[in-house]
Amino acid sequence: MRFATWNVNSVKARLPRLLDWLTGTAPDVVCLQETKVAGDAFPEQEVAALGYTTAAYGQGRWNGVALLSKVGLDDVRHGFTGQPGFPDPEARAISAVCGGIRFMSVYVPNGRSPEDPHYSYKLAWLSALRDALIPDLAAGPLVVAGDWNVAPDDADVWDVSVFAGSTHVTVPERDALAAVRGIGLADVPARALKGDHPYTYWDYRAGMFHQNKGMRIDLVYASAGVAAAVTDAYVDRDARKGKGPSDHAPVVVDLSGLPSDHVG
DNA sequence: ATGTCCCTTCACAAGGGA
Repeated sequence: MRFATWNVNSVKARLPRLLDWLTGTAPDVVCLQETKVAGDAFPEQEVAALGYTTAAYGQGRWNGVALLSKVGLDDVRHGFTGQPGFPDPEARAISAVCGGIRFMSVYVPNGRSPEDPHYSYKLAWLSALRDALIPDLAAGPLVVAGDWNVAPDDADVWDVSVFAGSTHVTVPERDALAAVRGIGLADVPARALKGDHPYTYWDYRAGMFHQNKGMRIDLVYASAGVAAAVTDAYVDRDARKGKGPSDHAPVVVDLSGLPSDHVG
């Protein structure tokens, strides 16, 4: 099985590139973030023509997550138990069982700045996610993938000194992310296709991509059996090149056979 | 570290968010 996660920064604006990428990469399951469309406005027919079933959870202008699958899409859930709002619920998580694995696509709140109410919202959101994942992990193989808006380590940004006083690198954010892993999820490290840094996001501004001033914030967390079945994982930086890219690159993961924690 | 992109609206320009 091949699966992927990608923050597309508007599925409407990215549709031609998304369809090309699906055709060329041929993942079985895709976790999408920042689709920026209401659920019923997702281009389901276009991806169905490539063999994908869609589950989309959107709210229009902002946020929006979706799952695409060629291997089934069962027990779809929008959001998670205890998910905080800002103040209302936001379309930031969707999960379903595909090919015997529960996949959750997550778009973690940005936080804006450590003094902003959005930052405490981000921490509360991650804490509630951790709690909600415990029963999902007990139920069987699990993949939680998406845009976490946290760089787990100093090496995950091009220059940590630039981020002094900023979100994405603070201790509470990193602790909240570590707490999610702490329930028994493993980080699936993705290799870079070029250079030493598997960054997944580069700001559109100031030629950041071409200077490789990026961040590793799109992460794949997996249950032990899924992690043990990984044969390869890479950041597809080629998808960040050229005209009209998203500011994020996809992360692609290959699995050999069924995960050893497969049940049923 | 602020050089872009995307979305929306008291819409054809400006603001918000990332």
